[in-house]
Amino acid sequence: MNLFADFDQRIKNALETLDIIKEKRSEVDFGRLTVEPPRDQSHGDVATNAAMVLAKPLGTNPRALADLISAALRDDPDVSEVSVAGPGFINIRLSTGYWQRLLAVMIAEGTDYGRSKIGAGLKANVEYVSANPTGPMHVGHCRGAVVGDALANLMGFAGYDITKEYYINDAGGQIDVLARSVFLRYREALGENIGEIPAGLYPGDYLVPVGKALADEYGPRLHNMPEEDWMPIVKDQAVAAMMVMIREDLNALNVHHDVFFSERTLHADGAKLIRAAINDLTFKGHVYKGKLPPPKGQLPEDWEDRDQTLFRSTEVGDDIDRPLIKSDGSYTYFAADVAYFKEKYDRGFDEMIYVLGADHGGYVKRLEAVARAVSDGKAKLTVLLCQLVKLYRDGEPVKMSKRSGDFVTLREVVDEVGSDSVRFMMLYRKNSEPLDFDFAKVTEQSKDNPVFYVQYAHARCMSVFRQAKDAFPDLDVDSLDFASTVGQITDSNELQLVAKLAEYPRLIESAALSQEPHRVVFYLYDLASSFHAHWNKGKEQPELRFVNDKNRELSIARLGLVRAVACVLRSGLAIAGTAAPEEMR
RNA sequence: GGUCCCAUAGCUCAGCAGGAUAGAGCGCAGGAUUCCUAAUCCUGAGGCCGAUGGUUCGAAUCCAUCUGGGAUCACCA
Repeated sequence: MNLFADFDQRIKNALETLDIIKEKRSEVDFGRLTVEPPRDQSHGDVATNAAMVLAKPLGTNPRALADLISAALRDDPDVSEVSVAGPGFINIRLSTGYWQRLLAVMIAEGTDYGRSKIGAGLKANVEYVSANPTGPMHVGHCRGAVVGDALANLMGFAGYDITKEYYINDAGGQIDVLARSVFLRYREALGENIGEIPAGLYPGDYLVPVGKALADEYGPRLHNMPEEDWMPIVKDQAVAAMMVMIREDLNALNVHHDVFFSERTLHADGAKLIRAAINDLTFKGHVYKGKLPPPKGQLPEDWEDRDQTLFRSTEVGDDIDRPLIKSDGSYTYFAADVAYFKEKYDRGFDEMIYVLGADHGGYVKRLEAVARAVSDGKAKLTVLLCQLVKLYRDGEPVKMSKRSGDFVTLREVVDEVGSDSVRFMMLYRKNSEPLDFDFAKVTEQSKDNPVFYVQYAHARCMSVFRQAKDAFPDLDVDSLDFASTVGQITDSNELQLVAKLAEYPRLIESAALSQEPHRVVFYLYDLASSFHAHWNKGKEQPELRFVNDKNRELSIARLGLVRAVACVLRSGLAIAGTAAPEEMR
């Protein structure tokens, strides 16, 4: 039930009854007509630009047309007042009865209230995290993980058919490095003194148990093999071990993917899938052999001018053509990416979403080029870039250096502040905006901490129900007939709270369409704020309190309101992937 | 040099799919409150929406150029 969709229809129906419209029906288009909440609540509950948009094609002026439309709208029994303002806005005020019935619907729909079909079952693939399986996840992965996960939840709620996917970069040079690093740890486990870890290998202690496991399983056998023989064995074990670790980290952050897709799948069988993808592009005329111009600005010292197999991505929107095959004959990472996109497209996805860090901004155009070339422009590809996160501890920036291995892991952050706080704060900013994350602030138990503030609102709702049980011991709160009591909701503050809840379905749709999960979190904060404000009024005016042991029916009606608030909070918190606690301790 | 992102109150940021008098939190100023519906509350001041053009009935929002800040820029993944 979406109030604005409801009135969108009602206004269109009203328009159809007007003679001026009937006469020129074929010439007028309702496409630009909007129905939305007015900026200022004092204007009304629903506003439409209908008169301003339609005046011109109808050959009249907006104010005159607005008067005609208003007259038609006044016939609607749910409309209590219609006014024309400014250049021709039509402001509609709804009857109390309408709000009350709307509340009853919200309660009945529960946590499904706000669910939308706007995605129309479109198959969308959200790829996010995709951290290299060479070590534990570090804090830099946090934001993309949370944004991707919440976006997928949001789009799922808005009616898309969503697959959450993780691309395992388990091919290429870095995995060789990983395997060599593990092999060293294996030798160490066999009793050898390996000394300092040489530069160029991964020094982290997390590889020690992997080496030990190999020693336990194979004894000295690997040690006696040539590298080409032990390499595949060690690679498999190492990648598997890293992925176990990464999945544990993701679980700790409440991130759960549907599909883990291995890059090695693309390289299997003599790189069958990559070759197929390149052949496909070649067939479509997107591949040629040629030279790439050297990069503008400073020329790299080791620049080689040579023929390469190139993807003519400039013809599909890229700035420069991209190599598919390296000088040693192996495939570039980009070639695998082409194959991966094709694989997803062949799996039937209409839209691929990539959640990447801002440092991958330069990659966007070539991915879009891939989408155009592979799908002939039929598949949609969008990239969400997350700006960097800066960590602060008590106002001081936390220094990190990759080289020394001195980085903060995702796990450390989650263990210290909790996944709810991490997730909420990662969403409490537009993804295109850099983010400061202060350890002290996000764990603070006060209204200054938005995580706490929103969760506390939900806990308060639950607390109302506990109080209701004390006041009315015989009350079965799980089977109350709210619908017959909503007529008791007449206080203007209560009705405003209902109006706030009425914004939720529209918010879900616009957030999903614009792929901006942060909007949900901001809305939650707003809703929590309205709820807390109303609660506080109960201090000064006890008659406004939700539970009134002298008036059972009124209390039930208000419990209905509280339930509706709690459901929306729970629904939004679920999209964010954070808990809706029963109480705060 | 190319490309992408950003610029809104003193600070940190929202601003929904162009709409009316641009919002919140912190901070600041004033006031209330010791209550138990806990981890305060209410009110107020504060703005050239980076600049200039354009589209539009109407622009913080869309387009172009410029200024300032960040990211990135063959053969890595």
